[in-house]
Amino acid sequence: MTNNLDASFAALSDPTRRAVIERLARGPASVTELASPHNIALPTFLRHLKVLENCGLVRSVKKGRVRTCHIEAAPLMKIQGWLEWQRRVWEHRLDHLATLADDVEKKT
Amino acid sequence: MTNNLDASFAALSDPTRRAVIERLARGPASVTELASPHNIALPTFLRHLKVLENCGLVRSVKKGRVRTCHIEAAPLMKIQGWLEWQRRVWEHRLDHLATLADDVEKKT
DNA sequence: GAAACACTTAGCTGATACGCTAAGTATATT
DNA sequence: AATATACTTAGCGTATCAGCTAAGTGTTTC
Repeated sequence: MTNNLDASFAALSDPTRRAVIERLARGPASVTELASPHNIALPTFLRHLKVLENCGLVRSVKKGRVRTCHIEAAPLMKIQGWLEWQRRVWEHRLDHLATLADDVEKKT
Repeated sequence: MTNNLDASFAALSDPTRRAVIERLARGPASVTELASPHNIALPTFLRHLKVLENCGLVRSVKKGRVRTCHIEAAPLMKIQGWLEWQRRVWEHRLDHLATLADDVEKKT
């Protein structure tokens, strides 16, 4: 469980893995249940799931022979935080440019 | 320019590329300027830049021998949109509401 | 015109990613 | 006990990625 931006962004760059997150956002599910909409072999799917677990986006508990997975919000919020930060920096820059433009206008 | 979630998430999964975005959020810069803080060969850095351009996160114009790069907000907003969607779904889960109901019940 | 500068292309390397099949383990179910 | 279910591990093949060096192109400076 690394729980850093690198791993989280990488995990979400795959459509299958995003689909899993979209599904788990609605509630917990078993591995087979999660895999069923995807046309890939189970071992392949399981590795996607492991990628999601390794970056902390998904947690799971095994009870009997069924592993139940659920989403973990923290890494998503971390990504949101980074994006928000960039947006603010970017917007601040626009404000600054606007201010400069105003200054220029006033001086003319 | 694919401008899809796959490519954008993948682009942002690399720390060098995120650093470029962080720098460009503050304003345009040349290739050499962008590369200078990073301890990697220029061709290697240039490929990172190409990845960012290919997913639409960065645009650039060449004037004389200098290529000036600037950030493009749209792909970032697309990612924010997806995250926001997941957050909303997650917050409206039935079992989450049930948990809230339990909490309320316990408090009364 | 020569030299410096700012990329740019080509091509090599080792590591990682995503797909598969085959076979194994541990729990239910009958 | 035998079978079915639900993963799980091992291992293979192709493709892509991130790093490098060497060499090339086009522009500006001296």
